[in-house]
Amino acid sequence: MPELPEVEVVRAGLEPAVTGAVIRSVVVYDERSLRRHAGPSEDFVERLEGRSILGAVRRGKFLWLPLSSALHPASSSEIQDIGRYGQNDHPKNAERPPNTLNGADQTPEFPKGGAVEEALVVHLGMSGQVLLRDMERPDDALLRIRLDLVHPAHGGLRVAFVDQRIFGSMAIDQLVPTPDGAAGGAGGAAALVPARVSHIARDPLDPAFDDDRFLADLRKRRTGIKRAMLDQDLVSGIGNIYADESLWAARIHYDQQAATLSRARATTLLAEVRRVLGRALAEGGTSFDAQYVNVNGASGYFSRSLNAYGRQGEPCPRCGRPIVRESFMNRGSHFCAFCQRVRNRQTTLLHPPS
DNA sequence: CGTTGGCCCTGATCGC
DNA sequence: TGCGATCAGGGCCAAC
Repeated sequence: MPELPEVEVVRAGLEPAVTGAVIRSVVVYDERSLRRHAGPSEDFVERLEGRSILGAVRRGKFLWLPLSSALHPASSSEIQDIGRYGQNDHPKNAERPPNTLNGADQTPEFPKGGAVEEALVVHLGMSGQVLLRDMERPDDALLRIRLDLVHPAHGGLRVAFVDQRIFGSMAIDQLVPTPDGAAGGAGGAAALVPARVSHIARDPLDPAFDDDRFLADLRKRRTGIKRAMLDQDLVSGIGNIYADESLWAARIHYDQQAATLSRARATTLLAEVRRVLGRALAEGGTSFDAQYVNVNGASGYFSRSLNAYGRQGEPCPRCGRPIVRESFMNRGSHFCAFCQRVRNRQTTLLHPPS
């Protein structure tokens, strides 16, 4: 299942390929993949065609591609780029009248001092993949959305959104300023974030992640630590695999009440989260269930390094006792019942040895 | 308002 | 061989 490391591998693979490319045509094969898009597929298609992609940015598990201005290319160089590949092929680009993007929307699209900026927001859900394909290649099975691009330097390119379980989605969304003024996410310098992603907390690998605020918010939670870790409003990017892995590394039981964790143990947990995410990122993401692949369709290798997730019945790498799997929050929790025990009492030493 | 449970969704796999 | 049951779980939202 794609979590932060997997989505980052996708982002990093996408960025050099699609930045500067023009979206020539869009095909939506399954409307359900537009679950998060406010409008029908025709709206999605019309608003994308003719625009260029300005980059690839990620926060947590959300990925977005900032787009050039809706009605005209953002710069003369973009006009030249489009012209190089035949502007006549894009009648919509020239004929689309202004101020009709959202029907009766009277808001000026390009006010002086700052256009309404938009991005193509992608979430992979459980089984989503973003694949870069040759134009000639036959469509992948389970293809839901296809974007055909032309890049000024690399030529034609196809972005295939493939998703078995359709929990993932694509959507066009407005970019809004970040409250803290820092960059919206990894891969982009602009202090902007899609409106529907703005409630998502920064992820632990984000330079602007606020450790003290996280630790303080954790103490206010009246719920188990794993549920808190999976709450993307508290900290983003962590899913079931890396939650189990970092809890194992920090020797914390998944249902330990978040507020009862000492600051030291919570700090350790955050450090282990970063270590686990960082290692997975270095190894190219997890291929545990073969659902995850990078933009070229290749799997990562992190599954070789899992200590707890999916290892029920196998020995704990630390103490040798069997890893247990329990159902929790409609998902599996894998842990060592010996190394990871609920410790609801503070274990402060009242009389430390002298 | 913070927390929680349920739902969405289908290919792969398993057991009979 | 065939077929139904089971499994995977991130995000979202209604309900408590």
